[in-house]
Amino acid sequence: MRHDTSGVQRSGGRRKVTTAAELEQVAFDLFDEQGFERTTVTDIAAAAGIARRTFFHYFPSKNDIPWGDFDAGLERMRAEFRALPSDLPLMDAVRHCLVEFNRVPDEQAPDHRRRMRLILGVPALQAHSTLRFEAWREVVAEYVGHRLGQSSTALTPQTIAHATLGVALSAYQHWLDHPEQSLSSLLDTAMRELALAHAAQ
Amino acid sequence: MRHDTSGVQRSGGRRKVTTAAELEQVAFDLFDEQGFERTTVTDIAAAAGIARRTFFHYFPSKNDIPWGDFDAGLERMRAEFRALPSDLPLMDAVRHCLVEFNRVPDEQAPDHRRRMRLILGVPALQAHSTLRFEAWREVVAEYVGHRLGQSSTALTPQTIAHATLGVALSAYQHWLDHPEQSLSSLLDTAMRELALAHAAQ
DNA sequence: CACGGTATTTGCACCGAGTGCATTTTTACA
DNA sequence: TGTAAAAATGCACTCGGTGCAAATACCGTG
Repeated sequence: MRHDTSGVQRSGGRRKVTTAAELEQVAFDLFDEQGFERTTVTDIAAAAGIARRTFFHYFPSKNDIPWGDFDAGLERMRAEFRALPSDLPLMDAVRHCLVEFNRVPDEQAPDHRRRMRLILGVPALQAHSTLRFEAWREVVAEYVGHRLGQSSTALTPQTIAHATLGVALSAYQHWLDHPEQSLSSLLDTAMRELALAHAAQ
Repeated sequence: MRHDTSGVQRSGGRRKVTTAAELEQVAFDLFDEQGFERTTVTDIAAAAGIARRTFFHYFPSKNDIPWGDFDAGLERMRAEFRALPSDLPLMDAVRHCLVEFNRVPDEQAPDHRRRMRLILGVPALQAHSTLRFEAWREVVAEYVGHRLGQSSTALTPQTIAHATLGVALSAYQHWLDHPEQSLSSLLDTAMRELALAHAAQ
């Protein structure tokens, strides 16, 4: 229940009382019961047995609760990009990493769905997601820039990054509305459909 | 200075004291002076000579100030889509309307730039923009769905709409960072670059 | 075992956005 | 002159979030 020891060694000082993951769990339960907006931070803190002020030592904002360890995911994606052969056509590479980044084991699928239903379904979270996805786009833009010999801030890398995020979002929305289809194939299909549309005369 | 008469006939009742456009002007001046986040709604109301509460009768939120009458723009874009010949290749049509929707007369360019620098530069506004752009995407998705004989909520229309918004955002960002290039050509170029990337082997 | 350094928790006061509601003010028109 | 409508206003309140200082719990050391 307690005791964190998450990598950081400590030679003194008070132990952390809880973890972000635990708070997330408590919060998700409340969100399921009464919805995101009707759940206050005070509610969450009370349910977790901590002070309201303490909550903000675990999450910078209520909007950040559903994001888990997103940064670790970004690092995974960077590694995925690095591992690709450099003669793979650019958009094939991007599509591949898009699919792999969003691959989750079957047993985690329900959790992932709930997380994403929140992020993409609650207006406040949908808005906030833009700020979190910026880092994601930057990972894509850096790879594309690298491949094209351009700065990641140049027009084409940025455009491809933005567009790819758009593809991902539409595939996710479709996945949330049609649970029977696999996320991976939706991402793959959406990416290919965009290419087809561009190719069509 | 007063007197609105914006289309709506009135058979009695108090006159509006100001307009959204006037409030926007007052607010923009304050944003220029002290920045968006350091400007409170109370500041804006005071500078405009109205009560704080009244501000919220003109704008649903502080975040909506820079959006002018975006809805009119959407209607314009819908009309633009309708006017296109149906044998124009789909993505040519989308690209055309993207460029036309964002065409502004030279004399309005500085204003437009300031508006967009706010919307895309201030985190709170960037986040909020996602909610406003949803309606924009829907206009694109409806056209694409119409062209493909699909529902606007189907995967491909949604994907193209999302991706096109992404293209627009990257072009805008580039325009803000490089004022010497024209927005129209950046939008056109970005759209074509995405197509090229997809076409490349 | 007491002590000192350290990290964490907590309480408190405060700010700003936004809302609900009742009241007041201003207007057109009969 | 009176009346109904529309708008402005004031007020109390909720909620997210922050700054700061004090309290608490833990570690290692003498």
